[in-house]
Amino acid sequence: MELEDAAETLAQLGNPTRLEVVRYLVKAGPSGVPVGSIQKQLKIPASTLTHHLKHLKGVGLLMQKREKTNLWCSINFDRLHEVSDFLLKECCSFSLRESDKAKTERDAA
Amino acid sequence: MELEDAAETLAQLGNPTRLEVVRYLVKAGPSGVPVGSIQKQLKIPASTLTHHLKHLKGVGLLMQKREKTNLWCSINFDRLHEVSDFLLKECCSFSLRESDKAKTERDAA
DNA sequence: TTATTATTTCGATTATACTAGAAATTTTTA
DNA sequence: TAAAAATTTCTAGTATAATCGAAATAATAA
Repeated sequence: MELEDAAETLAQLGNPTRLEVVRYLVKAGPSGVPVGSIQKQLKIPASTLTHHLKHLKGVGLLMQKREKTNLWCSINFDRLHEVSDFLLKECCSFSLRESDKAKTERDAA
Repeated sequence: MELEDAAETLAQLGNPTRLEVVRYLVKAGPSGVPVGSIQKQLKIPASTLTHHLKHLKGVGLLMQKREKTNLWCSINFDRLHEVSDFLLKECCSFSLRESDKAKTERDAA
C-alpha cells in the first residue's frame, strides 16, 4: 500500500460519522445491511449517509449490491486490514538507514 | 480507545504530508530527530511543518524535547499502536447482537 | 398505472483545513 | 552585546469537507 493511498483511506476513516458507519458495518459482518437500516440505527439523515457511503466506496472500504429495493452494504475487510497493516508494518519498525542517520546528525550539528 | 478519539487521530494521520512525517519519525526510532532535519529531508517549508507537528502533538502522536537550539521530535509508538489496534480489535470482528440483527431484518423487510 | 418505499442528486450554508511567505521569537555561540 | 541558527507566530489566500432539506429518481408492489 502506497503512502498516498493509505493517507486517503485514513482520512476517510477519520470522520466520526463515517467511522461509526464502518464500525456498524464491521459488526454486521460479511452479509451486510441495507442503507436504510444504517440510517435508522445510527440516525443519520439519508442524504448525509449517501454522501459518506460514497466516500467509503471511493477508497474501496465499502461494497454494495442491490437486492429488490434495498441496497446492501458490507465492509471490505481486506481493505481495512491493509490500512491497519500499513500503520503496523510500514510505520512501526525502525529502519532509518545508517547513512540517513549520519545525515541527520550532521544537520543537527 | 473511544470512537471520537480514534476518528480524530485517524484524521490527523490522513494527511499525506503528516503521514510522511510520521513514517519518517517511526524510521528514526525512539531517539527522534530535530525539526530542522525533518524539514530538510522531506523538503517541507518550516511554517507548514510546525503547523503539522502541532496537529500530531495535539492527538498525542508526537513527543518533543528541547536540547540546545534543536527541538527533537519522536513518535509516540504506544499511541500509534492504539490506533491500529482500534481498527483491528474494535472494528475487525463480527459482534452485532442477534437482537440487532433481527431488527435489521425487520427494517429491511 | 398508481402508489409506496428506498436511495440519490441538487443546492446552499457553514465550517474547517492546507499552504507558505514574512516577521518575530528563542536559544546559543562568537 | 551582536550575530547566527532554529523554530514559531502571524496572516491571508485558496481549497475542500460536512451538513441536510427538498425534489428527483429508481424499483417494486398493489
